[in-house]
Amino acid sequence: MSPDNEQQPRQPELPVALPVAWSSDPVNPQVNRLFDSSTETNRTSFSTPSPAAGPRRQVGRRQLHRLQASLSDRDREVINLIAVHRYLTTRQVEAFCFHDHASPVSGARSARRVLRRLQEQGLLKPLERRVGGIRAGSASYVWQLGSVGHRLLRAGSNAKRTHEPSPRFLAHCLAVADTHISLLATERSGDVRSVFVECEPECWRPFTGPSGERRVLQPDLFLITKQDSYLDRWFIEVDLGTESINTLLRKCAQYEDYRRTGVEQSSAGAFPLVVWQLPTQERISRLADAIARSTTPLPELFRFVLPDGLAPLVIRGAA
DNA sequence: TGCGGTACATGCGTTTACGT
DNA sequence: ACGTAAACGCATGTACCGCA
Repeated sequence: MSPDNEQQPRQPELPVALPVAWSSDPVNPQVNRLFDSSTETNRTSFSTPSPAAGPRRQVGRRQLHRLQASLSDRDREVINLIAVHRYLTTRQVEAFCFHDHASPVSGARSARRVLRRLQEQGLLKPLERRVGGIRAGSASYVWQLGSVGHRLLRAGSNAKRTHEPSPRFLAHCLAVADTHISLLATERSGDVRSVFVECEPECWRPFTGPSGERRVLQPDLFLITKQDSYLDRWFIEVDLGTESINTLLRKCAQYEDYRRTGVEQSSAGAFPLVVWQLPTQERISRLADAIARSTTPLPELFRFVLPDGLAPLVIRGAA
């Protein structure tokens, strides 16, 4: 352990560089960067149509600008989170933005009300593939950006056409979001002093491969935690058991290739730990064995956890 | 006028107990 | 062992009130 004023890394290889912003921000600085922060309103004054009216069909440039100015900070946060994660369930939106209400029930109710309003404004739209009936059911809505939401984030350019994702892709997006939420929960609980989370594609790392080819390392999340006077940096990979072990091993080799470029070490002082979040202990053993048998990736580069093991690992630190 | 909060209703999926 | 129905859990809806 080192004195606080030195901000020294926990390991010799760990970095000293501070992130762009810490998560004293409600959720994620990356999220807020998506929006033009020139608007200051904190309350929504845009008149919402009746539920029967449905989403607005045509929104002109002026109307778009007015809509943007009318959004509260929390509205922007919801929209940006859904943009960053691509898909979020109502429950996840609740966990991100409506966690500080008087009761969980009130938070849930408020979340549904806000999501409904943003849907009516065309900013969000729920996926059609929803388990349950028209009125209620056993699964949350899954939300994605609506056409107006896409235009808003792309500074008025044409809306991106959305389509139903494959169940596998959707499950992965939602699992990554769950991981993000669990990491923020460790900060809210006080177990970690500060958590900075970077999502795709901000956390991607373009690099030049061993043969000079252009490659991109694509972690699911990049994380910096601050504990006492130490900074720990982590790449997070979320696996749902849908990929072959060979595919995971190739990804591990890619981390090793990226590590050998030295880019991360020169910019931040050390290479982050790579954490594989895997669904079963059996799969952890298989991947760990495969890495141990392989000659390419350094085994000490990786940690393996079950879904409920990530937060304890982050709290313990990378040492 | 919009938001926050509460109470209660609704309807679907899942679980469990029971009869065959 | 299997099929069925009731009980339960859950997410969401409506309605209403108070507050800023």
